[in-house]
Amino acid sequence: MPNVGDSGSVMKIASFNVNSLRARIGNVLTWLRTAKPDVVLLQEIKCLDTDLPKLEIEDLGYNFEAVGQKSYNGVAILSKHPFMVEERRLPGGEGDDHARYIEAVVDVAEGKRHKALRVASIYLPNGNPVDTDKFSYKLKWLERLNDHAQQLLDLEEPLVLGGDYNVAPTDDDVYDPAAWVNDALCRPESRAGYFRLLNLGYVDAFRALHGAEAHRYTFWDYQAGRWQRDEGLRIDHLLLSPQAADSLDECDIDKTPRNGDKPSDHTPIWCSLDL
DNA sequence: ATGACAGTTGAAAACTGA
Repeated sequence: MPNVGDSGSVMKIASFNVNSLRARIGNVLTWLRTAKPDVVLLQEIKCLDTDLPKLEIEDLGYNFEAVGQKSYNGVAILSKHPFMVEERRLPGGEGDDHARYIEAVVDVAEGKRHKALRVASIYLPNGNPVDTDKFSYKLKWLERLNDHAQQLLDLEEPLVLGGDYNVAPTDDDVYDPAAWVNDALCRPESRAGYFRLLNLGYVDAFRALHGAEAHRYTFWDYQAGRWQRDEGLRIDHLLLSPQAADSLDECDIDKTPRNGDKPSDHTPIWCSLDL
């Protein structure tokens, strides 16, 4: 009788800001077929739940839940494994009706054993211009995320908080730090909010495995040939709870979709966890 | 010095994004 032992299931989890799911459905389906992630966190789907190209995604074997909004924002979770949505808004924001957060618990079955993997798809506010209430909204949202992230740590579960954080953590994550010094993506207040998450105990999956590598990006502006010059920013992140970090196997940025026809300005970041 | 690019809305040009 072969003994499968305690080596568990390998789960590939990816995050992708698609900049409109309807405009990008062909690109997304192609990427799903080739990259074959088990769980996908989408941002900027830019449409109501009811207008989503749901069937085409379900045809590839994914369960699909979204928090949509007309024209702007919008987040979603796709998973080949069944899951239960736990939150459709980031807790704590009175009157905040932006579709920027969805959290779920994925049932990872391995034979008779069942494990829970918690994931959240996060679309943090951009925050520009910094002299407006858009920036204070961003900082308040980061505070709320810290509060909720602290609560989630108490569950002691494998957890991936993934998405478009709209924060470039250090100057190594920016092609031209001097040009971005006063941008909301690089301001010290934004970076401080991000590093508070790490100080709680979350691990930046990419930095954990590629610590010495500078200038690895997840976003390139459409304008001024930024993609062709590889002038981008690393603003999409997978933050892992300690239990998820213990299971971290691989993490990388998949630049292939950014090179496709009519691409998003972001490209997916993914990690694999051996749960 | 300026605009560049892309998507949505809604029917032209404004708004948003990073």
